This record gives sequence, C-alpha cells and structure tokens, in this order.
Amino acid sequence: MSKSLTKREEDYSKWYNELVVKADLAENSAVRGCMVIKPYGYAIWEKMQAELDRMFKETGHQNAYFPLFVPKSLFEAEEKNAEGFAKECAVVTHYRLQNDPDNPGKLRVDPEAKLEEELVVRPTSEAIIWSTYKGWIQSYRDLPLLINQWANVVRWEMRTRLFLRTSEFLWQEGHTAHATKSEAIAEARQMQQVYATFAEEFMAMPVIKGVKSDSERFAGAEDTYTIEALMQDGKALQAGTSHFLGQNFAQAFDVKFTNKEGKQEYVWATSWGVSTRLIGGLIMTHSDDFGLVLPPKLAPIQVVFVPIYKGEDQLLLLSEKIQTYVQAFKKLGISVKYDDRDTLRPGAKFAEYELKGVPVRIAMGSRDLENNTVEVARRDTLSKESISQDNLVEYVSDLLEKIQVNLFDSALQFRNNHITLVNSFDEFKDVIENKGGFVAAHWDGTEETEEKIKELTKATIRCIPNDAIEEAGNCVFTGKPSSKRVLFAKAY
RNA sequence: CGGGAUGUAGCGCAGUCUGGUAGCGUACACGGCUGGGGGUCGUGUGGUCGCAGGUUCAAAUCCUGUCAUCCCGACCA
Repeated sequence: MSKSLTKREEDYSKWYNELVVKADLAENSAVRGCMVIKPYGYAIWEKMQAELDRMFKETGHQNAYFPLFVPKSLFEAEEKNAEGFAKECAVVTHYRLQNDPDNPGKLRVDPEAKLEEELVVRPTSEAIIWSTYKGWIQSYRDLPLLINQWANVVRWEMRTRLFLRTSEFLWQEGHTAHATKSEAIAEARQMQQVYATFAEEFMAMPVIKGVKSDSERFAGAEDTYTIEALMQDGKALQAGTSHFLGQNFAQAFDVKFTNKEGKQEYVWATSWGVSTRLIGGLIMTHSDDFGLVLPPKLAPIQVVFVPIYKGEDQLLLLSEKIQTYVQAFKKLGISVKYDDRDTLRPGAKFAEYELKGVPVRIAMGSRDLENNTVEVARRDTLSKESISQDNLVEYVSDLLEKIQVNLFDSALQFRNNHITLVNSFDEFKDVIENKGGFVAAHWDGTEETEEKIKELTKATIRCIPNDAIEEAGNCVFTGKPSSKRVLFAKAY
C-alpha cells in the first residue's frame, strides 16, 4: 500500500476509489459489480440507518419486509415501471444445480429444474408490495398505509463504482397508500423534506430540493421529488428521491378502497428511497487529499486517543489517565477509541486516523501528564492545539458540534459558489465545461431541448427547484419563453 | 456489445522481447534499539506465475484457445 492518496486535482475518480479502499470502507468483491462493505463502512451505514429509521417512525411509518423475488407476471403489471427497469434485471430461471457429467467435480444448472415462471430479482419493490397491498386495503379506515422496508436491490449496471453505483446495493424504500391525491402528494413532499433534513443536519451535505423533469422521472411516477447535492469535482449527485405515484400502481394491481360514501376508489401511492450511495456522497462532499473527513454525527469513532510514551511504565501511567477520559466521553454518548497498540508509532496512527476521517484526535504524552495538558487535533481543519485537561470533555464535546457546523458551512459555501446563472448557450457550455457545478438557466420545458443539451454538453436537468423564482425569460437553447430557471449539471 | 490494457506472494509491481534455480517493495511473524507526524537493524513465513492444451531436453517467458478483471465508449432514476 502506497503511503499517500492520489491527489484530487490529479485524478478525482482515482482519488475516490483509493480513498474508499484505503479508509477501509469497502472493496470490490468476487462478484462483478458488487461490493463488500467492510466493518468501518458498514458502521457509517448503520449510523445513517439509525437516524433515518428514527425519522421515518417519527413521521408515522412502520417497517416490514417483502420478498427479494418478484414473479415476472407481477413485475410487468405496471408497464412504465417494468419498461424502465427491464434492461437491468437479474432473472432467476432455475432452482437447482446438479453434478456435471461432462466435468467431474463441477456443477451445472439442472435443465429439468426450469421455473414455470421466471423470478425477477427486485430492482425496486413496487410490484411485489402493491400486489400485497391489494389484500391489506379494503376501506378508507385502512388508510393511510405507511410502510418502509430496509432491503437490498439489484440493478444490472453496465459500469459500477463503489457506493455510487453497484449492481447490488442496500437502501430503504418507503411505500405508502392514501385515500386522496393531495394526501399522497403531501406525503411524498414530506419525505423529500425528511431526506433533506437528514442530508443537511447529519451528513452536513447541503442539498437542493426540486422536482424532476419528465425524462428524469422515476418509471411509473407522476412526479419525482429529489434532493440534489454537489460534489467537489463539480458533478451533481442525486442523493434521494420521493415519488408521487398517482394511481398507477393501484390500477395495475387493482387496489381499491371503499370511501366514506361507500364508493370504490383506487388508492393514491408514494414511494421514496435512499441508498448506500449516500456514503459516496458523504465522501465526495467533505474528504480531502489526506483521506476521509466524517461529520461527527455519522462518524463511527468520534474521538481517538493516541498515547505517546517511552517504555511500558509511561504507557501504564498514560493509560490510567486516558481511561478516565474515555469513560467520561462514553457517559456523554461520544464514541471514543483508545489506541494503545504498541506496534505503530504515533505518527503512523495520526496518519491512519486522518485517512479514516475521525473528527477529533487527542494525543497525550508524558509531557502532557506533567503539564496537565493534551494536544487536540481536528480533522476538518487539520489544526492542533494544546489545551488544559481541566475542561477536556466539555471542550471536545463543543468541538464536535463546531466541526459538524463547519463542515456544513464549507460545503454550503462551495455549493453556492457553484450555482451559476447563465443566459446564453455559449455561457452555458463554458460554465459546464470549465467551472462545473449547477447552471441555472431558462428552459422551454420540452424533452427535445433537454435531450439536445445533453448531447452537446453531457449536462442534464437535475431538478426544477422547489423555490425557483417566477421570472420571465427565454430558453437558453431555443429562445422560447420560460417562466423559471431550472438547474443543469453533469451528474454521477 | 465496440476500442484498449492487465492477470506473477495478502497488496503493489519487476522478470516475458532474447526459454535455463521465482525476484523486489510493502504487509505479516519473532527479537533488539526506538517512540511529540507515516522509525530502524536483523531473522523468518508466504508463489501449482489466471486456466487448458501445444512446441521444447527445458516454459512465467514461445504458440493456440479460454476465463476473469480494469480503463474509454454505448447504458444508467
């Protein structure tokens, strides 16, 4: 393993890949396009899960679990959804292997064990869930039905990247059923807000809330609400989506309820999800050339102690002192690690925790014992200072909050500096090509224009922002009238 | 699927052109000196050279086939 990472400026993509592997978050597996999430990376996911799960429950949702497999006949019921995903589905056709008579010691698929009906490995669970909901919903009294599931899904991507796009990934998917259109829309918008709050408060990743254009909308949805984040290399990342599904799935799966007037109606639906892709976004929002930078609220280890000593006697003295602080931090719910390994020198440990993004590092040596001091280093600014031990716990507790805020503020400033208003197509191309980030431009609202712009610049409409200002303007490409600006960017 | 490249120790690589005892760095194990930013010295473990076949006295090296992976495209909520 080489000692330093590729610099972001040299090759951003290479930097990202190296960082994920060296920080011990994940690695490529024996299965093409699928990753192994290692304990440190999984710990971040668990922290994300815990918070999101809490937020879902607070907004009235319950968890359940549905099957991995979807019979093809169910999968194809909602046409647009099926069509949208058909190209990237893994399909189970057989249920048994047998010894291969031509190749001793090898197995082959038993040709006799062909399934009557193929099973699609879920790329998303609307189909299996809505076929189930049919049996759960009869009356308006059964509504709203507010369910979330934590699961894995498979999408056979041509090209994969750790966390950002893998063939199998972990996510949560909420699937709700409502009596009215307005209630369903409110639900979809509420979840968009939940995602935005999570991204900003916990990931310290600023996002823009908006709605997708027709061509970027989820297959089978009436509207897709999105949160869009901006990465350090100027590319946008779709960080979460919440869909208003109208009555499309209710019709496809014949899910009706009896309303208060005794009349049958189709239910209104939403679905919403975020995935392990968020970890990719987290990395590309904050990390630097020294490694990962984690916001304290999601860091598996928030504080690490590194002892500096000569000989075992000194280590014993230091350990005793450090253990009292470790206990004090734990009482406050701060996750702390004491690294007393004798196999590495302090400098190597410093580098390791920088690579792994631990927000606060505390070094304590014999000199500190004499002076009642410690050296506190923060990962976000890479600054260090020597402070008195007297207020260590309070100091670090405050510092963690400061780091969380600072990471968000820095990311917000970067993001805001990379939203550029343009009024001509030359300007548009120049900004996309040279500056990157979001370009706020007028658009005539047609798919043709969107497609042409994509061909020419590789930029797509990331969203029509919720807070877009109504203003008369002309499409940056066709010159046709437009009432508000939309955001374009190159995207992951 | 089109174009390019690569498979040799856990990881990163040299050796292949010109066939002749399997190498280096790192990691790992043990010991000494060390210890406030990636230490040092010594000893040691670890490889059917992707797989199959062929040529040869002899193949990591040459030939044929095959599999896999990576990169650039196409694809992608």
